[in-house]
Amino acid sequence: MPRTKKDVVTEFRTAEILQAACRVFAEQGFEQATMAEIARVAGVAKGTLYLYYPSKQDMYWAALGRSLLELAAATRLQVESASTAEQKVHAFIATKLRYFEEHRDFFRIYYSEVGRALCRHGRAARQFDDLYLEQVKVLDQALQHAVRRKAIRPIRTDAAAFALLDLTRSLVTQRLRGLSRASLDEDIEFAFDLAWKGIGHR
Amino acid sequence: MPRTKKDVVTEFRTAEILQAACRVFAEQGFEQATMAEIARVAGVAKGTLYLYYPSKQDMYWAALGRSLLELAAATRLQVESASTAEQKVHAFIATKLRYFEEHRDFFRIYYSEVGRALCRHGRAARQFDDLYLEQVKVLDQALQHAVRRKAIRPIRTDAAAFALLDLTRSLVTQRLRGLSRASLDEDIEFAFDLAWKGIGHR
DNA sequence: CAGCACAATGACCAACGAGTCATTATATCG
DNA sequence: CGATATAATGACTCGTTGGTCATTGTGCTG
Repeated sequence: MPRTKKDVVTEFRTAEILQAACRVFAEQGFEQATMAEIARVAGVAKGTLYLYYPSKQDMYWAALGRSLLELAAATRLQVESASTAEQKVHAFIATKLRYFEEHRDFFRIYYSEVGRALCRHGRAARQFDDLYLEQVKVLDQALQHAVRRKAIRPIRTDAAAFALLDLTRSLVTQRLRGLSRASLDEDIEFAFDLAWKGIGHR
Repeated sequence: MPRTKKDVVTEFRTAEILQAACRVFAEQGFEQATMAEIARVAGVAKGTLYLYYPSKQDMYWAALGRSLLELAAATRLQVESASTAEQKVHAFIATKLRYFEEHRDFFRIYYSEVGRALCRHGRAARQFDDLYLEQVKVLDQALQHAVRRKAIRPIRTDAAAFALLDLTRSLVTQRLRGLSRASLDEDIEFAFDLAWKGIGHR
């Protein structure tokens, strides 16, 4: 029998704390963020945090992981359900831009995590990396297929996939920094246009 | 009268320590790097570091700034001395890829610093940001000129410049992570090809 | 309402690391 | 060589912060 009352409250607190953590990690980065500050933002005492998450690291990975998996799943779904190569590339870019637009705090954490990929740090980072490379692979396979079908010119699809992921991130960054005055849809079309002409449609 | 003997030794020590700092900051990131570790790598005592740099921050910015200015200057020179838009874009990409290939530790620091651009942190970061945006501007102006001359199709040159900078970074990252088995020149041509077709030659 | 189980609290602790400075080593020069 | 100035050292200080836990608060149940 599920103890509904208790479970609901617990779930609520857990989410509430996670949201506060998201905010603080996004603003300060992992190292600069303090548990005291997260507690303050969440409106609870420091000790309470540890009733829901065993450590700062765990909290961080909880904040990052949830959205990361959601985004990865959405991207895979959208890309794989698109029929043509053109639509797949478009779906890849559009899904990510739209998701990040709606989850800005997540993007900041994601962005700073990417920045640390070149410094080695603990096992948990590998999990992030795996998911990151998996996203490249999704796009890579779509491109490989397109090359075989001669829908695009023959290029190094893996390198192109990696580049397109970074291109997408680039546009999101511009938006977040307030450097883009265009609408979201315009930015999506811009990125897609650049990408599609770049990899060479026929 | 320049006290040559003393000055030479001082200069040598300063450089030696800076190199060690570069190594450690590249491997660990700013936060994780400790002065003790830098001292160990440099082969001096911790206190000695403070005879040459007043603080960890200062040391970090010394390590980052020197190369950053050098790269910025080289890029500006190469881009401005190229005559056609095509050559300018090529020069931009090639200069950066070549420089980063030769200064991998610098790239790692640079890369992680870019990742923190979305979290606010002290005045000094603004200096980095200014230089970063200045690089975009160099490319932007070349693209604007090209658009006016109808050498490329009319696009948002600022967004394209930003994207090309990120595309370049993407290729360097792939090389550093060992994901590219191509030669440096091949990667340069690949990036240029993608970029040039993307922005649309005529 | 009394008693109880458990959630919340925040003072506290221990570890860590930036930065200091009294002491020691080294180089220069008369 | 001895005196003196300067460079190098590393044990130490002190503020910070992740994590703990004895105490306090809360709500449920009989």
